[in-house]
Amino acid sequence: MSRSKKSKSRQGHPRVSSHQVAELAGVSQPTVSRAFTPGANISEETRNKVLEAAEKIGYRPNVIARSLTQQSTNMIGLLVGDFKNPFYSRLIDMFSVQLQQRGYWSLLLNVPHEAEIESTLPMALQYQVAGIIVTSATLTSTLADECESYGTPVVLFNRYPLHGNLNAVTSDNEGGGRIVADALLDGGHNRIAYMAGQEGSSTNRDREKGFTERLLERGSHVFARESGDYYYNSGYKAAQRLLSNEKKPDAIFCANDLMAMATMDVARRHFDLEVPDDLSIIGFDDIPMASWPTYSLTTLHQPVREMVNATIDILIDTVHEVRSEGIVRMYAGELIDRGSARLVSDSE
Amino acid sequence: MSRSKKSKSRQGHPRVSSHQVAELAGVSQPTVSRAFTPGANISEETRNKVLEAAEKIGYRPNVIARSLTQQSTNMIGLLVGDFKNPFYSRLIDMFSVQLQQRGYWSLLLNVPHEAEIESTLPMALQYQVAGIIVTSATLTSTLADECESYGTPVVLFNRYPLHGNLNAVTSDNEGGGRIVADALLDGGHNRIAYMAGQEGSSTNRDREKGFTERLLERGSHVFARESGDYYYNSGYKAAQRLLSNEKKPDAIFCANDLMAMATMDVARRHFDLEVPDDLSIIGFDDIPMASWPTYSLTTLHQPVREMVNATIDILIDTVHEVRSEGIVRMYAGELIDRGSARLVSDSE
DNA sequence: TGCTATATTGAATACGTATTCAGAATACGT
DNA sequence: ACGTATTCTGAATACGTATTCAATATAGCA
Repeated sequence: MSRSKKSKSRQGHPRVSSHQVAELAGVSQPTVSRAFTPGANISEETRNKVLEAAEKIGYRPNVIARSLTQQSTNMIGLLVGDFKNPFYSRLIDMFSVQLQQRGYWSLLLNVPHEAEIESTLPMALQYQVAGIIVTSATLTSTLADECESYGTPVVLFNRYPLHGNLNAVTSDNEGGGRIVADALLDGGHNRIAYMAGQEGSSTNRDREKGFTERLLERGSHVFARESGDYYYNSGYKAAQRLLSNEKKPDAIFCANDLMAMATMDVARRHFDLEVPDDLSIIGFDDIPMASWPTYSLTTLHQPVREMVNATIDILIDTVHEVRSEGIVRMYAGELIDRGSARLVSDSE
Repeated sequence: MSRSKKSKSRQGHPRVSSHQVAELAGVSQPTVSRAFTPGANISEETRNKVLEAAEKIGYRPNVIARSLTQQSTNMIGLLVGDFKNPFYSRLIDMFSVQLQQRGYWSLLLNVPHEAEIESTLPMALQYQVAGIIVTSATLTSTLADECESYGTPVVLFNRYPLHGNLNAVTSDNEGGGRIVADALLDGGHNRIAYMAGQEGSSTNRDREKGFTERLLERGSHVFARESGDYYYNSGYKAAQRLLSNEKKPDAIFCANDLMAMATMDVARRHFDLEVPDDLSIIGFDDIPMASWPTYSLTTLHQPVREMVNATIDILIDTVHEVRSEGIVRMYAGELIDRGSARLVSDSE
């Protein structure tokens, strides 16, 4: 008699909670809870009885109520900036699939403008996400502190932890730049240009640093430099600027694949240059399109799959155990030779 | 004295709830709740007092607890299959941005294999999402019923509602096929081929139906047919098959842009064909890459932005008011002429 | 002044689960 | 037969908020 006024869902169907199941199965509510908790103290017999009753009236545990008592959900906040960049949309795909396989769900936090992270991230914290993965955005120390005070672990992807003791998984962008520098020098190039990505982004800074330093170390230098914003159109324009000079570069290292493909298009369309005979082009990321026959782009491959797995590993480990200092894991890239750059000097 | 044992977060920081705020502000807990509820019955004076106290101890409402009483979250389930397809990843981007602007968050449900929808969708329901947007997956009537019994509104995107009274927003795929047929016939083509997308998918079925029917209506027919799976590589192979016949088609309508770009690459690389002089190529979707100068693809544009907005409108309307029957809204596409197809007959 | 309408607040409770703790039941050993 | 260990279960309660309802205070009006 105590539950005379059953709550209804909007459509008028009765909501079914663990109490109804308990009543039907002739057990208490906690027992129902235990029946749905793997490894709980409950006899097989009782569990089956409960599951059967649950099945009969279509009961499913309410994840929200569970989250309330456990102070945490099974959701991971996925913070993305550059969604339009294929590299990042592919990343989201991989993250969400891998997370689902481990029983987590992705709460997508789309932050097109870096400034909005200030308001977006706290929202995620209010949703009691079990952890946060940050791609293409930098975390201020204020925000990092806030995450820590909520006890929510954070892993940065392809960003160095500037503040606090954050975790990070990143590819060795600086090392990648050096590898490309070596490759182009070994190929006998002597007018090597650099096409920068978004100025101020940490990925561009590091790639350019390694590249430039290595050129200098080997007695060369950056012959020309233009910059874009990592998207195709900006690369297209930057390539036009680079190639319309009287003395053209004989090689261009582009800070990512999209701009490299744009550069290739410009070289062929507007300047009638053969790649790699007249111009060597190297990209960075190894997005799927880089292997399309038309482009067949030589590029610095980031071991994305392993990086994604490592990110999730660290995040989940941190969810389960407290750690005092952040983990930083760096992955070396690898040059994939698809023929868009001359990698061996003619004289050899 | 009653709350001597305050719960702590993992890191040892004390959790702060509306009770602490109430205590500090010298009001009751419900008053704190009201202070954070727009339009609630509370005096400006009290509200300010509460907000001040909340600010002081860093209180933020717990969204999960709120969701428990309100029986609904501010999350929308975003069900995606073809994440690797640029058309869909762009869609996710647009949906998540638009939803956030309206105060909703996206719970990403990545369903690479259509079969997994059976287990994935119920999960979303357990999370009490306010609504579900389904792209690239078909809903069985069982699942539709389950959503309805949870009172969770659903909108299908680019899928017709087969069962029940579901909502749907879709582009007129059949009409699009007809437009392309007309355009190619008007261009004076007489060996018109069709490159199908994934067999069995509703988008392919409809595009092919409209296209084929229109050709027949005007006394023509499909000269050749090959099929892929909507991805570049499959289009590449299908194009090789189509073009290696002795009698080549003089026009190919590809069921989406990715395959059209692959076709263009094959035509140029392997068969030395000029587009559109030797071969007309038309795609479908109008993804961003279609406008890259190298491809400059003539394609059937879907008004994605309006469709996304309509989807969200319908979903949110349905969240707020009960409706007895589903809404279906269909959007006409538009042929974007970028020059990859001859659209006017030579004889004219 | 007395009476009614209105604005504001707090006490109690609901939301649906997980957890703590104590008790019951059973098994085991001698 | 007795004590102890073990397994299982239920009562009570916590999680943090929103809502209902009654109570109080205030304003308005005659």
